[in-house]
Amino acid sequence: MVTLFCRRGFHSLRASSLKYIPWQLSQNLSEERGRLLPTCSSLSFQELESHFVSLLNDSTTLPRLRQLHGCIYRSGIHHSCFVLTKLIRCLTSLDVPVEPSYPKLIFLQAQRRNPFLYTALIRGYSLRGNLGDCVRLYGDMRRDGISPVTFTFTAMFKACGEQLDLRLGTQVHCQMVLIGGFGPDLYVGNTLISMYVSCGVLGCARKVFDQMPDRDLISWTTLLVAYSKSGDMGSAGYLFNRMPEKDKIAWTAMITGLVQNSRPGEALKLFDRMLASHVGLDEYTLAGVISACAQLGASKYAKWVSDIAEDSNLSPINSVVVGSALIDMYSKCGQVDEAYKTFHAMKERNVYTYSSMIVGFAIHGQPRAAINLFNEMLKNRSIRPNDVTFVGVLTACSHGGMLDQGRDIFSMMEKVYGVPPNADHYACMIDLLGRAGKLREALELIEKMPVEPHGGVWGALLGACKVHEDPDIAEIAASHLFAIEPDGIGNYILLSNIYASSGRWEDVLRVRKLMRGRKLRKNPGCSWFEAKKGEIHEFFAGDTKHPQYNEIKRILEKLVERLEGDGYEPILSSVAYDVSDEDKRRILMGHSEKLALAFGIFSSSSGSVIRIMKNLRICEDCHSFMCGASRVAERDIVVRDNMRFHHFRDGVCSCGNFW
DNA sequence: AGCTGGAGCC
Repeated sequence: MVTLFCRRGFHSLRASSLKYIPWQLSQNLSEERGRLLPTCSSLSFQELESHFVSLLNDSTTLPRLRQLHGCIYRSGIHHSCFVLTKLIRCLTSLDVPVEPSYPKLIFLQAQRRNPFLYTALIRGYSLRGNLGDCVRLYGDMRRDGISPVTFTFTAMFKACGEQLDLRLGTQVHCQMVLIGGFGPDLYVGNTLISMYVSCGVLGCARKVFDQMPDRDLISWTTLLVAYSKSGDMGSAGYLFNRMPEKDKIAWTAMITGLVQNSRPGEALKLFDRMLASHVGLDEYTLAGVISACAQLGASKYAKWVSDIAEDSNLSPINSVVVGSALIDMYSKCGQVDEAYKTFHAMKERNVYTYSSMIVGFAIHGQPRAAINLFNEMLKNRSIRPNDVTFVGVLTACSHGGMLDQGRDIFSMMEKVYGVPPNADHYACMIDLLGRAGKLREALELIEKMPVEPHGGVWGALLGACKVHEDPDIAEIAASHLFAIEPDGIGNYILLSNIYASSGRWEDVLRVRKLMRGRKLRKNPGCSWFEAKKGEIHEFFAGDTKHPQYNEIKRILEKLVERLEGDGYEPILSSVAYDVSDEDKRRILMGHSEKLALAFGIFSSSSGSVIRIMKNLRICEDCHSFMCGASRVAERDIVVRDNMRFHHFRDGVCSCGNFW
């Protein structure tokens, strides 16, 4: 490509040849002019067309395109649809903003219009999400008696998909079939599948897929992703197994789908098969695999996947995608220090990087660190916070009990940063208000919400009712929860616990009956402890089957003795059954995290951190037990429950008894 | 003739 005004050439000139610059400049300029605007007599019409098209192909800036536009006019080739089409295409695919009327002006200047010219402008509108003008122009085109080409339809379908206009999309689809000539060929078919998928009508997408005479990797993968996003892993797996060939995008899509549907174990197995099939991998693949490890939450996997990233030359240093995923994983594996090390080492950071780290600090009970990082991020003008960033910041406020700061940020997020609060943000606010004991205000906020409250919102209110023992508001929250998530076993248990702790035993029985009626069983409490070699020990509540149970029991009894000397008193209201105090004590001692703790104390070396994961929220008694144990046993204990991390050290917890 | 579509980290 010839560089205008010789900029590049200028830099490459040596000092000794400076005296030639004026000559070289003018020489290059006139050469350039000659190349841009050849005399008409020297070239045939076709030659002029291809001359300008090749110039346009090389032009990626607005000034350059404007200049070419002028040249096209002066050369007298402006009635060529071919050249004008190309010009419109170039203008509308630029990254920089172009005044919307400019491509239209060129369109109007054309003396003749063919389908390609129309289509170029339709595509321009479609790229800018301007569905209204797409439709108008499509109408003009039909009135002009010009038949659309396949690409006209793909442009229309793409715009309909992006604007979620299923009605119009279906109409155009019907017209396409009626006009005839265009069956669902490869490209049109794939675009149609995407359109129906983004409008959420998977059945239609599947129909198009089934009707297509030829399908390629993209057809299969689009549909596969759609099924996995809708939670239908059965259909996704069926497609995956029947794909005639698979590239790394297809493998990655399937792995990520499993992760998104909380099936991390299967995702890792599939990754093994992917490695064996030698299709290669990239940062997207690793992001999915890392996410699977984050869900498993075991440091064994964290180490394993970090090594793979290092071996593939995709370390956090040179991939912001891998780095951000690793930060999330480390913090979900309880290693927030390691997460920060990764964050610190990264060369490039984007909004995901910051958000992951902010969320990490938030769930590890370091709200100050989260807020500071948020402020640091705001200083970087090129990174704007998004909805997830605010989930992290608000979670930090709520875990830190920072009510006023939380309110400020919540009111700022839309006004200052243009991020409208969604149901998750409201859930954070409800949590924040709830912790501060402002249950009425929380309830009023829910009633004023502009978006539909989901289970998380009512769940946060119900959780707050547990902490502040308010069975009346709990009933309101629970009634909504039972409607939204009728199978959510935790809600019934929480409500019955709230009744239990205020001694309303008839109501407890009523809830239990409701649960039985809906055939719901209490999820057994379960905890894991990861031993030194990476093997995982699993403990269920009341479990006596562990091979070293006698040792566990001995350690627990010794621990209780020392704690009671320290003033520990079992919190009997944590037991939701109406049984004798003696039985309550027995049940509390059988809680799975206590068993895991006892096992951790005698099976790991004395200086190491004891990491425990638990499937349910940690109960009040276990929480106070862990606090005490961290002091008398002189061990750091980290417990991940289904909400967050608790770091126990020297008798206190990072959550400040706020959870 | 020109023209197009699929995966990701919180």
